[in-house]
Amino acid sequence: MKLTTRGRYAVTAMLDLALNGKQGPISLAAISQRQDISLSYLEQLFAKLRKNDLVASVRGPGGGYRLSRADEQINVADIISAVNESTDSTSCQGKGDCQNGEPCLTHQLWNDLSEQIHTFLSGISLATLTERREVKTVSERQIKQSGEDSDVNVETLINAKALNL
Amino acid sequence: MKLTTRGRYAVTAMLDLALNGKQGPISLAAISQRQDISLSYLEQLFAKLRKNDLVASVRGPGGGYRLSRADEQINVADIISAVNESTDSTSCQGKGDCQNGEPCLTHQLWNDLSEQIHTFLSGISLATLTERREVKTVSERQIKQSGEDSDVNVETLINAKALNL
DNA sequence: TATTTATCCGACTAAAATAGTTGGTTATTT
DNA sequence: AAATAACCAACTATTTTAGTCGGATAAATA
Repeated sequence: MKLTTRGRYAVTAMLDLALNGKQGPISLAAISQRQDISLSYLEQLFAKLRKNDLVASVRGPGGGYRLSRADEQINVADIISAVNESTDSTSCQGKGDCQNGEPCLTHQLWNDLSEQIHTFLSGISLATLTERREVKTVSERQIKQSGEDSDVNVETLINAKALNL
Repeated sequence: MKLTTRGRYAVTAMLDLALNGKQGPISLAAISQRQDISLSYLEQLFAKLRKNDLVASVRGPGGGYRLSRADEQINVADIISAVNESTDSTSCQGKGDCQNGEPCLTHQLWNDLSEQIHTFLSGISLATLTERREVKTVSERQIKQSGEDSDVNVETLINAKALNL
């Protein structure tokens, strides 16, 4: 389980899809603009996401990508694993490549940890994250409405509308 | 919170210290041999670990490094943060660098996730990991002792001895 | 049917991070 | 005095990340 900006891009893009794609497919161009990720890089990431059946594509005008399953059925570990495929083979992983046995011990410890992180991230779905944000936005709005400077409030409401919250 | 092979090296080295350093300081040369990490790279990592007060050094012959605190007081998040210092500034992190507001939303979602991972890793100490392994080793030994091929058993016992388990 | 839109695809490139090398110095023990 | 091992900085090779370029293909629409 590797956790880099690459995975972050993928999760961000998938969150964008989860938030904006409820009425139909979303083009990568739109995600590119909103999230400030280059179109071609998104193409590369979505090729992997598609191969791993996390998104489905619709070609032609009005086309784009949609989640292949519901919010709740796609977790963060899935997404990160998908875009990181092919880049691991961390020397001896649980097998027997070590000479004196001792390396295997700490390697095993790392693998345990890695597994724990994977399990942890498997428990966080796109729905988890979007709902979390929804609650926060609503509560912020409620706080703001009970009298503060309304500048930020307006922005929050615009965001909420644009994201179908 | 970034999770790469760099952090893995650091955690592995610290686990080696936790397992082997109970009687005195351990040289980087020893860790280098056991964990198959280049000495100079270890030096770089330990410079950061030392700056973050996770290890203390003893110079001269018989010297080396020891944990600056007990097993239980050093967690995985500490270690990974220490060696990854200076390499982040993930565009807009919770502040207000975004133009249209929408990027901020998913960025915030990612930050939430990152925070969750950090909290999770903060809960895993070196002691947690070594105990986990200790339990496993013991249980494996017990299973093996109730009659199996003794080859693996002997190896397990050698490892256990070398690691002060 | 021609045009536009957008996925799909591969090869290439720039920049950054990772990992390791080299060649020292300093402190400490024996 | 010699040996050990931390400390340190600058340099290099490799890999990964991120992005570019130039297309081809599929589908909607005018």
